[in-house]
Amino acid sequence: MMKLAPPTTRHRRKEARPQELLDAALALFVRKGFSAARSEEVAALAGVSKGTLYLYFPSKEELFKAVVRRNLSALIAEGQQIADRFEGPSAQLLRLLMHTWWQRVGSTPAGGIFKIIVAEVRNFPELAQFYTDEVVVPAQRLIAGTLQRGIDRGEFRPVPLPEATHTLIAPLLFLALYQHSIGACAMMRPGLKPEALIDAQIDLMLHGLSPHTSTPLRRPRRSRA
Amino acid sequence: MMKLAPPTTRHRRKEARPQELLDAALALFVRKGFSAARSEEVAALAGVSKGTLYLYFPSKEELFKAVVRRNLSALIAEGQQIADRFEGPSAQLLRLLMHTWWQRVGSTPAGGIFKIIVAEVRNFPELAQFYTDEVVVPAQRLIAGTLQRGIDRGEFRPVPLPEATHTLIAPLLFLALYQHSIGACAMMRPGLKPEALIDAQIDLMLHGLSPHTSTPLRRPRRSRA
Amino acid sequence: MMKLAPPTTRHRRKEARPQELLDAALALFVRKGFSAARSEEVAALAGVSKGTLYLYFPSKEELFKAVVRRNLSALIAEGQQIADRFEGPSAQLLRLLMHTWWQRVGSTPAGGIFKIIVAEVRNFPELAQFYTDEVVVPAQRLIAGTLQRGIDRGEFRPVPLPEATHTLIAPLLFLALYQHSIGACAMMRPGLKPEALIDAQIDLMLHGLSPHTSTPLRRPRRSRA
Amino acid sequence: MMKLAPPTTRHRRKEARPQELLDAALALFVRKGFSAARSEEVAALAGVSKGTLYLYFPSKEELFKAVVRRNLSALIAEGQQIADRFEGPSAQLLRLLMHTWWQRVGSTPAGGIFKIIVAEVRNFPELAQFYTDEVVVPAQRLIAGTLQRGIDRGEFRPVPLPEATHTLIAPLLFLALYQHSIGACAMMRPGLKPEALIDAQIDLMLHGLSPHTSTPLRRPRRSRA
DNA sequence: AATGAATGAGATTTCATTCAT
DNA sequence: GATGAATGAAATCTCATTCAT
Repeated sequence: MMKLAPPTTRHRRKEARPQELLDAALALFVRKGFSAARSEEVAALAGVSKGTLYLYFPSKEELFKAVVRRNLSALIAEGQQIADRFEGPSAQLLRLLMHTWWQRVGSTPAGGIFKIIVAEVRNFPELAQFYTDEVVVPAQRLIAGTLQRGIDRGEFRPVPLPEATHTLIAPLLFLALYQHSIGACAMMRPGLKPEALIDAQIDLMLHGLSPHTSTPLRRPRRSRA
Repeated sequence: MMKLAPPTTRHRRKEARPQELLDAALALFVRKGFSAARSEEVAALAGVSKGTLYLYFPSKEELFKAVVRRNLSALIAEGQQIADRFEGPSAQLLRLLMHTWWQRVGSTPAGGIFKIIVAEVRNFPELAQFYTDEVVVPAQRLIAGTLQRGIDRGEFRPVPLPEATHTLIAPLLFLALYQHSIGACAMMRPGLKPEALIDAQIDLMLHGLSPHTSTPLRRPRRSRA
Repeated sequence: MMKLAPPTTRHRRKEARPQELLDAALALFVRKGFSAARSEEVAALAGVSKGTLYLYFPSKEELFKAVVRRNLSALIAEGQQIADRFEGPSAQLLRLLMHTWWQRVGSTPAGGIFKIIVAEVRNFPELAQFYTDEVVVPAQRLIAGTLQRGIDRGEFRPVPLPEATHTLIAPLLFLALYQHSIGACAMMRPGLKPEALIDAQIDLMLHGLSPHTSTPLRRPRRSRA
Repeated sequence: MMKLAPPTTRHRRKEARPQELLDAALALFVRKGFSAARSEEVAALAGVSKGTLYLYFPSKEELFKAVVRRNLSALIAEGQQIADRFEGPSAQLLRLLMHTWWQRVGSTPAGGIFKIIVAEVRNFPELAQFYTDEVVVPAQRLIAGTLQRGIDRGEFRPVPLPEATHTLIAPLLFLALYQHSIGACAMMRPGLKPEALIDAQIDLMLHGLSPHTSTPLRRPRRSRA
């Protein structure tokens, strides 16, 4: 009776365990990498013993996959929904998508997953397929679609889609990667403000380096003359 | 008897050993990561036995550091020299630097070093300092300097240097990273042609997405004709 | 609420628990051996949870001993009673004892106990004494007594008792052993019919391989000449 | 030069290692069973460390199979050769085969393999096939062939071959089993003398329990005198 | 009495490193 | 210098057992 009654300690913990373990695993995998992170450390970070971890995940590898699924799969649909509903200018949509991504992924522990993927994917072939299907393809579709939208609406020049997509995505992912690798090792200069980077990047992408005037600028230097 | 017989081969090999071991280690570390690469495999790939490896490097960890140092130190000076000597338009210099980097680093095994750095730097803190000093700072100085050159010469708009630098560097490094991680796991779409990516990126960076002119610019280089 | 509702089922089960657990343990120990059988499997097979098993038996080891004791103790007296009451020819008594044993033990799960004993007795020294006292000695007494009875009544030759007893018992026990080990692994030829084996064995034991005539047959071949 | 020169300590050990490990494994597997015997104990008994064991056998299971192969495969052909060359009476051949088996197998550590097989074969299905092919079938063929030989030569009655074969083999195997299980647990009565058992069994098998002659035959062999 | 989440000792297996040859 | 047999610390994973509910 009264399902709302406060669950017992034991039960509350039971239900929270998987998430606690996934959080601990994410933190440790990001910090040390998949193989350097010991199962027992993950368990300890989640406040349980070694054996308990294996009550919830059958192997370290499955734990890793669960971390990826849990932290990335949810995010895929979101971006697409934002794009589908958006009605304003394409440049603004690009900016929105990037800021959203940074807030939801890049600036969170989940941003470290890209580092793990990069570091370990060659040793886990099935993960490569999973990650490509679940993350790479949808993300590219989203950005490429937005570019196409801008082109169709006359907002963007007809740039080559795959290359432009890569050029747009790379700086953000690279920043996430950086922050969880070299950037995490103190002593660095303060580094870029991600939000500022995004804005600057959007500006650069929209208007280019060349100081265009009212006349078409084909070759920047000569056009001034 | 006859130990004196074929001195050339033996001596040549002896002197070449360290480099052969470093090459083998680089290849294996890039392919499998630091901890998954077994010392014995490295030795085997270099054509020596396990014990011999330890005659040249006191531990796997030191071998790893030597690999990184060895393969990055060469890269530093080159770019700066190219920039210092260059006299043409800044956009062309950017393009030259990027193509050169791709030919000399991105498309070679050394391109995999960035993956190793990203994967392991947090477990080897002293590498972080080394890498920052030897690679990150000079590279940023090089690109930022080129941007500044363009701005000074009136070729580029006065964009914020750090952000623009990042935006220029990221896609190339990211491509290198990608090719040594997910991109190495078959079954992917053919992928981008790096050379084409560089050109498209330069075009995008110079002119932006927005159609400032009356005629769209698809192939900047051709637009000269 | 309604905890009082179905008392019959609950009470019946409660009293039957130990036996259900012993049966489950017997089945699993016979199938997998003592260490390969997991406690939880035993409990599950008995329809209870892991914890409940430990309410009835303080450890897996004690459970094992209880299984052996429980399933062997019943077997002892029966055979002796049959023998004590029997009035016909000794050969017929032997046959009766063997068939009875096969029906009651050899062909039932209890037949697998011998396999467990053989496999584990060295790791459970106290079982050895128990098994010797409770099974080996009475069984040998029973068979040896029957042989003696036959000899006394002039039905059998005066053979050496210990050896003849062994020779009579071994084939049946061995068959039981076989059926729970190699014989359980499919792909075998259909195998012996136990009942037929018993009859053939009795015939062999009674009349021997030699084609005896009216004259004593000491060395078969030469005796023909 | 001088391949006959005494090998170095290191080398001598290297070559002897596999056999030393197999012997240690056999002893321990027989004593404790497969799963209760720890890999480290096996290594220690062979005078090496845990790791060394894995230099020679890729897993405990493979070690186990190697033990079985090594100790049983050699025995197969021998018996058949003895039978093929034998020219005397079939009863004597049976006796010879049995005594030989006892000397070469039953009374040696290899006799304990049957216990291991019985105990573990259900958990190693491929072992069942191997053992059936390599041991069971050839052994049955050997004994059945000898019986047939006796029947053909008029030395034996035409008994049913499968059952008689089983009846002949079982007591010996059972004795081996017994000695490595209950029989190994001290405090037992002295037990049967295997050699005497074999003789008594042969006598029993040849002449049966029934007194066909006017004079009882207690000791067939002595009856010649 | 019954449950099953949690524990942690212990087993197998790997591999960086050593060192006798 | 070169080798590769040997080592043993360490990692993953299992499972008998406990105990809060």
